[in-house]
Amino acid sequence: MELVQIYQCLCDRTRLRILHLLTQGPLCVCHFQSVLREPQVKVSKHLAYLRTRGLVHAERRGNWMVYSLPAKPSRELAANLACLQDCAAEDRTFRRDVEKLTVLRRDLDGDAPACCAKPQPIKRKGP
Amino acid sequence: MELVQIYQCLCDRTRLRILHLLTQGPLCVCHFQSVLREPQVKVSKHLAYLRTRGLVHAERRGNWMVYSLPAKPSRELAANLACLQDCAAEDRTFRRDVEKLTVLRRDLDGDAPACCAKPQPIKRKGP
DNA sequence: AAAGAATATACCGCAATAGGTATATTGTTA
DNA sequence: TAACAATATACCTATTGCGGTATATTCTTT
Repeated sequence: MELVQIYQCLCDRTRLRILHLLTQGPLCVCHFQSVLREPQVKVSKHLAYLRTRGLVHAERRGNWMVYSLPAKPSRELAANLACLQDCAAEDRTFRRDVEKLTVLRRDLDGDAPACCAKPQPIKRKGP
Repeated sequence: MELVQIYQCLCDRTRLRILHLLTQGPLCVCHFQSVLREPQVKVSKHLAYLRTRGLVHAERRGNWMVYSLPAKPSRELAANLACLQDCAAEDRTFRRDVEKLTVLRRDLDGDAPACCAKPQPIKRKGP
């Protein structure tokens, strides 16, 4: 994998946030949606971008797609992910992303099959 | 300086090579030209790209422009430059660039005012 | 002042990218 | 099998980036 390609993957805010979240462990698309507060299409396309370039790995789990960092990242990728984590540690957005993720996970504890679905408030039809 | 902007600067091969060379010390445009073997315009434009984003610093020296890394790089920039050096250490192109630079400097030893001009072979008009 | 050297910029065309809307795909559930 | 849920893709548009040619700028030297 070319070093430049790694940087090309890193040069977008959304992708940076995605990769940073992934350093916390595997996540499915809806996780990104709710943490980043970005539309599904946007998230999905950035994930595709990263996937086609080998920066992330995708695996289907029923209806959900679970994304993760490669099991054995190249030296270059590993180095840059470490660097990213280092830089992100002092950045508001990145830190808040992780916090949101933590909360999300706590709320979903045990709700595995529902993935991101928060305990649904009662739904009613419109008036 | 935004982290993303740093990555945007890093996501081009030529700029990567430029930055990597600069970790060896300040250089003027003609140095880059002859080490990278790229046309003046190309080098100059990439340097401008880096300069307007604060990744490099430029200073005039007579006819020459001397480029260097900022004296006090931000945490993020420092981290990424270190990472780049680390990655470059195992890459052919980057290593050869440094070798070329070393040779160039040896050849020019003492030729300060002429900057990059190699000891000119005798020039003749066409046949 | 004029010529020349080193470097920068303007402008152009093309390819790549980001984001949006609409729609397709794939698996699950009733 | 039909409806639904999660995700992906096609298509469109606007912007950006890269490389090239031609030209401008800024110093130096004569």
